[in-house]
Amino acid sequence: MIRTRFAPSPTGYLHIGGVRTALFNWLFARRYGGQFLLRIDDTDVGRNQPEALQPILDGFRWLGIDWDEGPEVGGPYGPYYQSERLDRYQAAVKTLLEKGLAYYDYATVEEMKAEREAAERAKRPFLYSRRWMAETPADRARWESEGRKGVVRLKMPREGVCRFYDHIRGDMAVEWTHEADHVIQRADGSCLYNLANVVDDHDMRITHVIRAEEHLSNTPRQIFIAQGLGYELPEYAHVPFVAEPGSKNKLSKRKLAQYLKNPDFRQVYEHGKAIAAVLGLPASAETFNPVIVDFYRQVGYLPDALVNYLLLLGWSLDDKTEFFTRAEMIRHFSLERINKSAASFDAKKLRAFQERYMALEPVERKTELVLPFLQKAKLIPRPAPAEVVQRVMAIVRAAGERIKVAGDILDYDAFFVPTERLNYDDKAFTQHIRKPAANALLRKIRQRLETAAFEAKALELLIQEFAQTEGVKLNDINQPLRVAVTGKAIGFSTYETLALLGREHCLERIDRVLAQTEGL
RNA sequence: GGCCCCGUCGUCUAAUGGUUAGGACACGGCCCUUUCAAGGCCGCAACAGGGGUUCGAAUCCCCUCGGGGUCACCA
Repeated sequence: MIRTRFAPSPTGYLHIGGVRTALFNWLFARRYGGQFLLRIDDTDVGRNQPEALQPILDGFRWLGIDWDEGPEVGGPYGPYYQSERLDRYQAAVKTLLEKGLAYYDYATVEEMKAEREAAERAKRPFLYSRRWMAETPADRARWESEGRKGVVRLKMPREGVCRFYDHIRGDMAVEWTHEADHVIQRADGSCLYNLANVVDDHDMRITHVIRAEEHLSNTPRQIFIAQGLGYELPEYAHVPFVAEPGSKNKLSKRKLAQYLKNPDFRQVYEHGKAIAAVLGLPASAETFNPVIVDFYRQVGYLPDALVNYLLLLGWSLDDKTEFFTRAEMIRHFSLERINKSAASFDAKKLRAFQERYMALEPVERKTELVLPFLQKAKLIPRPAPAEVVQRVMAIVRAAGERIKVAGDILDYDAFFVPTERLNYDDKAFTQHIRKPAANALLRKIRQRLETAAFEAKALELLIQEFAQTEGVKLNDINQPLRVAVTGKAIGFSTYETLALLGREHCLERIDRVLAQTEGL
């Protein structure tokens, strides 16, 4: 039975890079009918609060990445919070101590630092002198009586080579002497990541450790611990991290300002921000950031689009397949086809996937996706009455592929606000309405609309005929009309717009702009 | 700096000794068109460099250069 895991720290948000690693773990487990679990890496602090975990769990659920064991679902190998597993770690430390694979050490932080710096000055690799390694209980007692605090360090081999196989990197070999005597237990008895991780992976029967490349250099010391504890080693696969737009640095949520210099990244961000502004969502970099998964949920992306994009960020099936259903991803996923080098995050390409996915959704589904956005913007009531849903569906149908993310429905607010609250885009107004010719044409077409049938096809014929008799281009009448009734120079078909709005609203709005441009 | 990893169009990638180095996103042009999208067609654009091995190298070997990760009582 294949078992993989993802071990997030409860930081309050789900990072794009983390999610991709989790996705690879999930796919690999599902591919072989195995299990995927979530374990919470909260060894570090007491400040871990449930509210910092919730967004992460919500994010996974939204993406459809489910876990067989872990928070909220339990499982036979719990607890799944490292903060609740201290006894296991301490037992492991005891074993390592007994086997002579670890030792109590009484060096102060300053003393260690001094040794490190001395080595640096001498331009030789740092290797701890083990000056304060307690070899006997008497040593411990003596140093403790001096007021020193003892930590437990790994007693790493100082000769030989650590060899292991990595499913992505191939055969690895690292000299043991390059591994420092890392601390595994603090003076207060709490334990550190490298130890906890190994113990948990073993206790939870993890067979394949698929994690970010930055952990590659932790692997020898973890192997040392695992072997010391008599564990069977898991298989390893170190996936390259997700890099910044246009660079090879690791993607970080703290560098939003820098990424915004990238035009593609900026465009995606600004688009989302405009939607957030209408919804009144807070837009701090902490929560509203294209590096964070929740950004896409808030703006109305489809989880399948995000997952598909992430899948292809560092993995590919062949030279042509771009679109994968979940079932297809699961069927085809393999560690061997993960790339070795870091892949830059390209928000624009993610958006392209989103557009393709959205275009595939039937109108009914798009309508469902869009309703909550209209409700959050207080443009329609919650719950929405049937006739409102029908109306929204008609608008969604008319908008077609212009709705690229669910939040784009907010571009069509003109259909939901009363005439007096309709906002006119300044530029559109100046260009298409505030002109004597436009005023005259609007006045004339208004008359025709009074008696016209408000149906798209009929309106199209009417306006075409009107333009011809007036001797003007279709554009000369369509644009003023569109701006008059929607406030914007862009949108779907003018004829459909008028029809959907209805005679009453259209006349009202035309009257409003006529009044404003009187006497030009 | 030590150790480790990586290096094909701007970006994501295909190619596993023999291809005019393919596709996608982005970008540019044209067409379509009542605006805006969408769509159609065309185009721009890469094997980091140098040595080998070989009849033949993006692919194998070596060196150089470049980029990144890691060197915590963080995870």
